[in-house]
Parts: sequence; C-alpha cells; structure tokens
Amino acid sequence: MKVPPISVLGYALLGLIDLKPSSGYDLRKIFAETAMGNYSSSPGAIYPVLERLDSQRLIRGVVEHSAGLRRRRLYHTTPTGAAELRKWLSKPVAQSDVMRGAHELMLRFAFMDHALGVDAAINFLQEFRAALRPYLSSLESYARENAQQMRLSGRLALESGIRGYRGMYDWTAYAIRAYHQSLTSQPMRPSQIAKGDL
Amino acid sequence: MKVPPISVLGYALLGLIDLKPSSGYDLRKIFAETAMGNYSSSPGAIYPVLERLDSQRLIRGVVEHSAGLRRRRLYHTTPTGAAELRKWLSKPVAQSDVMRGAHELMLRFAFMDHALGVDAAINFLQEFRAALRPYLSSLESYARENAQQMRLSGRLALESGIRGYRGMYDWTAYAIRAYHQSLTSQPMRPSQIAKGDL
DNA sequence: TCCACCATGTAACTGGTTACATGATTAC
DNA sequence: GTAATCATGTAACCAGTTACATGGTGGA
Repeated sequence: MKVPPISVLGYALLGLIDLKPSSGYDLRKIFAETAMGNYSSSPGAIYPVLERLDSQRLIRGVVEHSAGLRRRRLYHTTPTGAAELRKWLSKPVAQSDVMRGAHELMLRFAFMDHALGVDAAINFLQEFRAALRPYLSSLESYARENAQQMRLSGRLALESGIRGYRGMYDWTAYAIRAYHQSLTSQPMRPSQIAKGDL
Repeated sequence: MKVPPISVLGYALLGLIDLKPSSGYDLRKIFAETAMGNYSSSPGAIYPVLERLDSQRLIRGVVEHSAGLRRRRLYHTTPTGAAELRKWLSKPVAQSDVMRGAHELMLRFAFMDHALGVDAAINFLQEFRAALRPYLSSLESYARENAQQMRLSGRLALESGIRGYRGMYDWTAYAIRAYHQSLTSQPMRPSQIAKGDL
C-alpha cells in the first residue's frame, strides 16, 4: 500500500478531521482563530490538500444540503485514514524533529491520546524528553564556547532558543506528571472514555 | 529603487554575510552545525539565493584563489545590501510575526546590534515585549475557555505553546536588563566598539 | 438593497527540497 | 591511492502563497 507522502499540513487536517468531522471552512477557521495559527488557513492551501486526501481515500467528504442550496462538504476520516494517522503518530521521536523546532512533534502530541490512547502519549513524552536532553546540552555547550566572541544580541537570541528548549524539557516532566495524576487521583468519567466523545 | 522581495533565508544570509564575509560553504556549515539549524543548509537552497542577492548587487562575491585552483567565492555586503538589511531590521514588530512563532523576529534581533546599534536593539526588545503581551493573554483566555472540552494531550500541547511565549516574554525583560547592565556597570572595551570586531 | 459572512474553488507563481553531479584538496 | 572533506552547482519537483472568482445566506 504505497501512499504518496503526506505533508505536515495534511496530517494536521487529517488529525483534526479525525477529532471531529469538519468542512474546509471549519478547518480554515481553526487555523485562523485558534492557537494553531502557525498553519496556513488560506483556501489555496487547504482545499487542494483535502481533495488529495479524499482522492487517496484517507478522508471522505459528504455534501450537506442542510438549509437551501448552500453546499458544505463535511469530511470524516476513513479507516485507512485513521490508520495512516496512527502510523504517523507512532513514528519514533527523531533528533532532527527536535532540531527543526519540535513543531511537528507538538502537533503529533496534540492528537495523540485521542488516536492512540494515554499509554502511547506518556511513552511519546518520555521519548521526546530523552531526545530533548542531548540537544539542549549541545546548545548549551555551543553557547559556552562561543559566547565571548558573539555580540550581545546574538548571545541573547541564542539564549532565548536555549530557554525555549529548556522550557519544553521541563514541560515534558510536567505533562508526564499530569498524565499520572489523571490516571490515579482523577479517574476518568465514562464520557471521557467513550468513543463518541469530542 | 524597486527591490524584488527577499525571502527570510535571503535576509538570514545577508545578515550573516554582513557580520562576516563568507562563502556559500561557510554559510551552509553555519546552518548545519550551529543553533541556526532551522534554516535550510542544502546547496539547492543557498546557492540560488546567493546568486540572486549578487545579481541585485546586495552582496558581491569575489573568487579566492588562496591555494591552488580550488575556487571559493567570498561574499561581502555592498552598501545597498547593508541598507536593505537595516531596512528589514527597522520594520516595526508586527502582531502577525509574533503569531507565526517569532522565528523571524529572533533572527532580526540576532543581527540587530551589529547593524543598527544598541539603542535600536533595546527599542526592538520593548516593541517585541509589547506585542507579546496581548498575544499571550489571548492564548491564555482561549485556554481557560476551552480547556474543559479538550483532551489532555491537546490541553498540554496548548500549554506548551503558552509556556513558550511566556518564556519569551520573560526573556525580553531579561534581555533589556542585560543591555542596561552592559551600558552602565560593564562599559565596553574599545575592541567591542570597533567596526572590525566580529 | 447592501454588507458581512459562509463556503468553495483555482491559476500563477515561487521558494525550498531532494537528489544528483562535478572537481579540488588534504590526510592517511 | 583512496577516503573524507571542501566547494559549487543544477534539474525536477512540489507544497504553499497570493490573489482572484463565484455564489449562497442572514441581518440591518
């Protein structure tokens, strides 16, 4: 089953549609209005990707004729699409993903416990943490070695990057704690376990 | 003087060359080995951009025949190029830049006190800080309003983003302090003021 | 009636990726 | 002599941007 490569935007759309069946317009709004603002939101980006995912049968769009003639294509994931999403989410955390800013890793994590469950999410966090540590210390030793020959603004910009990664590193510990807490002291309500839950 | 738009990568190269005359290979190494790993580093990205900057006379490449026949094109900025760089660095901090992850803003800041001086850098930090605050609070209120209907991984991913921006916000204060300190208690040595200083 | 918003589409362009190709130099 | 690294280039491809186009719907 050779699926031609899916872009990050493609996975973002696939993941969102898997969370909740949506139209192209819905998805554009999400990118435009919520914290996912780093993604496209332009029709020229989203509609072609949706068509492509549809032609590969990873999602399917059904036209709603709810009120009047106004058409609205509601997409939902197919079993193949959901499987493809899980495959992407299951990839090991690569060092290169971390170096590129970890944006894609965060996107994957956001979909994780819906598509793969809590155990996978915790495991992902541990992998993420393990990948972050060596990169962080390489940045720190780079800074130590080059700080004196850099101008203040360069030094500070580098330090901002290091702070960002250290923050992520701390966040992984916090997130792991949050999962353990949700498993022990705060048992899930049935509605949170049920499949139909948004 | 209508200069066709320069990409972020183009500005990154222009800024680096302005800091220190470099060859394409030097620049590739910087992207591959230092903390600027989020940029390309592939020859297919860098050489065409260098050619374009050269054809616009923003940089000029002179071939070094240092030892033997091996050619190495050392680029340096022209006055026009340096002016173009300063123009980019002088743009006000836009809200949209912040939303896109502030990567470009950090790049600009890294070049700032070499190309525009300390006062401009401090001013930039203040603008940056001012732009960060409302975005941070919009993220926070979004999180407050939507947390209960989100899954844990989504909630945590959002929180990671917020932490990142809060970290940047704190960093701006730290950076401003660092500038004031360098101006008062730690007067610069002449070598740090001299133009030839890397 | 007219504006704002819902909703989808598409055509032209462009910047960057991947992958390949070439040749010089240095170190072993 | 051969492997690693220095150093530059280029050709094919593709994803995403910009900008434009179309038409439905609801409210003032």
